[in-house]
Amino acid sequence: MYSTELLKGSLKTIILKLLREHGQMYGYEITQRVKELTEGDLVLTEGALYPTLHKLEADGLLSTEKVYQGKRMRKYYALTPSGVEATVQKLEEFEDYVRMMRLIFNPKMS
Amino acid sequence: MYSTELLKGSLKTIILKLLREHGQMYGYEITQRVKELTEGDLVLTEGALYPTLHKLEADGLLSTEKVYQGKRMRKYYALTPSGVEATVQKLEEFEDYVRMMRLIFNPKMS
DNA sequence: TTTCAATACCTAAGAATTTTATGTATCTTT
DNA sequence: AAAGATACATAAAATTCTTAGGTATTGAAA
Repeated sequence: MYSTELLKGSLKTIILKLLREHGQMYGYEITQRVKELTEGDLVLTEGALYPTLHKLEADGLLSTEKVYQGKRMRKYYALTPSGVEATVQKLEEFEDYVRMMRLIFNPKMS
Repeated sequence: MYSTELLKGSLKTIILKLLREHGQMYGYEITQRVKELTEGDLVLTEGALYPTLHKLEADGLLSTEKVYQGKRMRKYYALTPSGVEATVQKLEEFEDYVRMMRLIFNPKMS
């Protein structure tokens, strides 16, 4: 299991990026996809995931659609136009962050 | 100025790494060195820096020495043996984190 | 057939870390 | 003499996450 200290602040970026790839996903699906991609190293907790999804929706970056498979409900999330923009920006921020950390960690590379 | 959302959890790693390079540094010096290395992109706030230094000291990773230049006090921090170990570990964690994020962001590279 | 695991949603208290806002004081430059 | 840089520090609030619950459906194993 991964020590998540560094992970703080990355959750939104992960969600946005996955939604851009897949078009639309529901919460549980996101946790499973992340587990798969990282080979079990990263397991999103529901206590972090759902409030973040709700916040992204409240901020207008995601839209939702409830779909029923029999009696079981799935809440599908998709990027809004603002969400697409935010995704680009967040991914850039991540690259900037890594670049900046490398400036501190590998000062010779500048 | 940098959007520090992603930076959460990186502060300890930055401090430890700088101390490993420089042998010993005082708080204000750390803020200046980070500003230099990142060309002003990252400015550590004192409200984050000092409590973190105190915590690292309380955890036995840093030792301190007060030095006076006239009446002005400087509190120099240096890595303890535990601190050296922790630095190695934190730097590895950072690389693991970046690798893991790339697994999510660039799924083809696996 | 019943019970367990997986699927699927959710909230709330607490912990950890950071920002923002102060406070104090010394030294240097204008 | 005043302003800005140096140098320490703390505390309230904000943010984000973990931990710990809660509800309910579906499928598989015992």
